[in-house]
This record gives sequence, C-alpha cells and structure tokens, in this order.
Amino acid sequence: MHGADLVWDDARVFLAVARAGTLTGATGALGGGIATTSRRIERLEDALGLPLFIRHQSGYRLTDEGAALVPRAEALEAAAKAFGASAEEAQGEVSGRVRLATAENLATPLLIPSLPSLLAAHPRLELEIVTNVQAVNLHRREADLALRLVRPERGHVAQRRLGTLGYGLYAAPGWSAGRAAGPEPYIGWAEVQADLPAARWIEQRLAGRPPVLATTTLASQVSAARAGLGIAVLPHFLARAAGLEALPEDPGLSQEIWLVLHADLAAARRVRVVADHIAALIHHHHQELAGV
Amino acid sequence: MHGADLVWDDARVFLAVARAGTLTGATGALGGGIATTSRRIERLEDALGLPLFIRHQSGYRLTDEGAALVPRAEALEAAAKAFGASAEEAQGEVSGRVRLATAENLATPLLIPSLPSLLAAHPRLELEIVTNVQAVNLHRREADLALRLVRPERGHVAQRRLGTLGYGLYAAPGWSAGRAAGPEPYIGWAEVQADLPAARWIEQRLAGRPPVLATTTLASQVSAARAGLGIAVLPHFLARAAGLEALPEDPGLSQEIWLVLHADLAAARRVRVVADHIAALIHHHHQELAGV
DNA sequence: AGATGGATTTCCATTTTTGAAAGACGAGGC
DNA sequence: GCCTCGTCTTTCAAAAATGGAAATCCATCT
Repeated sequence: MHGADLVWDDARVFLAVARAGTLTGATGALGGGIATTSRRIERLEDALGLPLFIRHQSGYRLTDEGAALVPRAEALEAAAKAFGASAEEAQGEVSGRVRLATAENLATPLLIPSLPSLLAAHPRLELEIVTNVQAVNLHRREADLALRLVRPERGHVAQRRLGTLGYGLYAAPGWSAGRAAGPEPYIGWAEVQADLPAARWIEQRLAGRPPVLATTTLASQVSAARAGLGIAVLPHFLARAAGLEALPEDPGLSQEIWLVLHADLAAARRVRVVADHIAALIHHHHQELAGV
Repeated sequence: MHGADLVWDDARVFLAVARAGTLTGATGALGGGIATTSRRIERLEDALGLPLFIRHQSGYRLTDEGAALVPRAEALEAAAKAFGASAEEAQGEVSGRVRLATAENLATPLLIPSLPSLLAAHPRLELEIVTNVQAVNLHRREADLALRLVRPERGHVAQRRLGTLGYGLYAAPGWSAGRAAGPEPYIGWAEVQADLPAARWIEQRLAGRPPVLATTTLASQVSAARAGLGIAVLPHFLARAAGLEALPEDPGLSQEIWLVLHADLAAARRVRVVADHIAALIHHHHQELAGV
C-alpha cells in the first residue's frame, strides 16, 4: 500500500510546504502551479501511508508525523545539494598528460595553431603530439587518442567521424595563364609515402614519368608549388591558405577524418577535454576542410 | 546553464545505470522503459553540465566525473531510504490521553459500543469521555475534540460535518392500533433541557398541556415509550434499535453532526486517531442515523 | 568475410502530469 | 451580523513524459 514507489522530488515539495505553511507560498518557491503542489503532497501522503498536513483554511499545518519527517527531508535536501555541488567541483581543473597521435597533414597547419586556447583553459594539461602515425598503436597505449585520415580498424576503441578532408590540384598564382599546353610537372611524394591516396593519384596520372620533385612533407610541397616548380595535390584548406591557385581539374580525392579513443581512456576527463577540443576544431573548419 | 533544476529522482536512475552498467539492466531494476532511462540520464547530464557516462556498444561506462558522483548519489539514496523508513516508524503506536466531549445522545448508544476496536488497535491510548456537553469549552482545553449536534461557533478550531441525526415520533409496538383518536400523551424533556430541538418541538405541539413524563436522558425516554407511557421524539436509529413503532407523523427534526477539533491538536496523532475513528463510525451508520 | 546477438537510439501513439481559471470554504474586519 | 479577503479544491485543455517497436550500431562468432 505504501513505500512502493516514493518520488524523491516530492520530498522537496514537502519541505517547501512545511516551510511556507501554505500551498501558495510553497508554490512560489518551487515554481509551477498550486494544483501541482497540492497533488504532489497528496501523492506523497499516499506513498508514505500517513497524513503529513492538516488542511486549514489558512494554510497547511504539519501533523506530528509530518513534523517528525522534516529533519529527514532536510537530510535528503542536503544530500541533493551535495550531489549538485560535487558536480560543480568535478568541473574543476584538468591535469595530466595526454598523448595525441595525428596525421602531420592536420597537426601542423590546423591543430598546432589551435592549441593555445586549449592549454590556456587547462593550464595543468600536458599535451604530447606524436606525428609518427604509422607506428602508433592505440592498443599498446602508445597514444591516448588519435586523429586519423583512415577509418580505424575495429578494436577496443571508441571512434567518431569528424569530417572530411578534401584535396584539389594547386599551383603557383598565375600558373595556368603563363603556360602552354602539354605534360605538366608534378610535385609528388617520396617513396616512403607512396601509399598515400594523393601519392597514388599522382603516380597514376604521371603514367611512369617521374615527378619534378618528391618530398616527404606537405609543407615542402606547398613551398615547391608556390615557387612555381609544378602542380601538387594538396588539401584545399592548406593550399588556399598559402595563396595557391586552384586548377579546374578535380582529382576527386577526399579522406574521412576520424577521432579514435582508447576505450578505457574515453572516460578520463583529460582525454575527453582534448577530444572535445579537436572535435570542435574540426567542426568549426568543416567547410574549409571539405573544400566545398 | 546547469544546476538550475536538478530532478532528484534522476539521481536514482543514475545510480541504477552506474550499478547495472547497461540501460537495459538498470531499466529492469527501475521498472519502466529503456527509453525513459536513457532520457533521464541525458536530462541529468544536462542539468549537471557534465558527461556521466561514455556510451559504449556494450553498455554505459562511468566517466571520471560520474564515478566521483556515485558516492554522493548513494548518500542521496540513503537519505531517501531513511525518509521512507522514518515514515514507517511514525506509523507506530499511539499513546496518550484524549478527552472527547460528546452529546450523550450519541455517546451511549453509538460511540461506546464502538470503542473496543479502537482501543484494541491502540492499546496505549487513554480515552476520556465527557458528556457534560454544555460546559465544555474546547478553547479552554477542557476537551481535545468534541462531537456535537449543533454547529460550532467559529473559533480556532477545525470542524467537519459528519452527517445528520434524524428524529421521528415513536411509541410502543402496537400503540397506534390500540388507541382511539384524541390528544396523545407525550414523553418530554425536563426543564433543564428545554432548549433541545426535540423538547421545543414537543412543547409547541402540546400547546400548554404538560407532558405525561419528563426525563433528562434519552435512555429513560426510550424505556418510557417502550412501557407504553406515550409518544416520544427520538432519534430514528435509537428508537428502531429499541424495537419501537414509528408513527406516521414526521416532526421534521434533524440535527447536523459535527466533529470539532482544537486546531492545535488536530495535528496530534492520538487525537486524529480518535477523530478518524468517529468519522468512520458516523459514516458507516450514515443511513440509520439520518433515518432515511 | 558474413551472420548473429546484444545494446542503444529514434519514432510515435498513449498516458500522465501540468497549470490556469472557476468554484467553495472559512477567517477576520467593519 | 455582513462583507471582503485569502486559501484550497476541482475542472479541463494543453504540454510533457512515457514506453513499446522498429531502426541502427558494433563486437563477436562461425
């Protein structure tokens, strides 16, 4: 008959009415409608199986049992406040080291410049960025989280697809205007990165001819293109920022951007702070990255 | 943004999910639907402004902050349990003295016979019945509660109208058959009770003639009527119980039955136990009392 | 690799709760 | 003794919460 399902929040209503002495007053403190306050007191009395108030014309007056319950309800209130306060405390400072593995394509031009705000917001956060992507294995805890350009293999990881990185063909400003038709010199990737999508696309396009220059970093390719050495396949956002000229041909290349977290660490606050920062960053630059 | 309005019951859901590790499991423990559990966790995270769980494919896993909040939620749970348990204890034995003032009309035939069950249910309850109605004044604490046949004057009292006491004209069985027409002998009230409605009605009816017998108690009037002394104006329920014969004429007399409590005592459990008993009693005999 | 199974999220009809206004009741002031 | 004021209860339409079912997602097993 009673005790079956007591609604904790009704205890809050009970306290308000006990303190105010009238439904009207309690309702003002609670927000809502008088009728609601009345009904919840009724429900509480039903659940407890005893009358808490004597209904007076001038208001609600505690019964003996009601008065006896006030301290208990106050204990509940204190516990609830502690619960909420504890939550605020938990918002406190983040500290500790986070190792982030990421593609250099993204780290240098995009991620690094965004870090000051993150580190300023969390002074005790230590961040370590590993760009040696190939060798890093989350499972072996060589990094806490990774920003990847390939879909991660399944494993004991939490992953989120953040956006898309679009590629285009770029050259120095005025390139198209100053050149006659004919085979164009390409800037390509060194042998070790031959498996990058961009590298494969170029190789296919050159059909055996060697590239005019092969490098191992994006930054050097941008420099080379700007120096007028040839055409390069570059991420839209990077080439545009460098002031390069987009050629009309579209290589149709794009890569998904994935954020991968070690499952055991996803729950750690310091890791999540970094993950959220990166997710927001990518989201913010969503348009530029995709190259729409 | 957060803390604004935290729903205490959501803490219970939080605990259940934290313990079960899955929404499905927690829902089983809570009763209800999975969707509800999911939404309430969301609402709690919104209210607190921090993520409590990491959503896994295999279930919900606590974040650092969530784990930190578990003990607080457990404190809340303990407080809620104490609240409910305290309510059960308050159900405990009633003890103490209660003084009830009542009209003798009601006390002797109705109330007294009903007392065994009340006293059996509350062995430590001491009941004192005062039938000297006129002199009793609730305000002076001469009684804790009163059962009255007149509407109480307004004052610092709580009052409930319980029912109606109907009167009829009664005589010994076979009275009508055995008598010729003519002025009938009436059994009336002694001078001191001349202000009773029944007494007034009889006096008016007799138009100066003296009653054949005047008494000061109902019981004696019943006896007199049963002895064939004359006609009496008696409460229906009492006359019928005595096996008297109802005369066709209806005096049109009735009195409201009021239960009056001293306002300060209405909240006292021992007083309320008695009041509730009486209210239930009158309600149970409602039909007979009204004399329908 | 594909199928399977458990778990969550989404969707929508239903139930419950809510809240404003009208009605009822008694207290206090004139 | 009557009137005004404040408070609670009831009523009903609207809003919110609920929960079952389908859809989706992912890890494991075959």
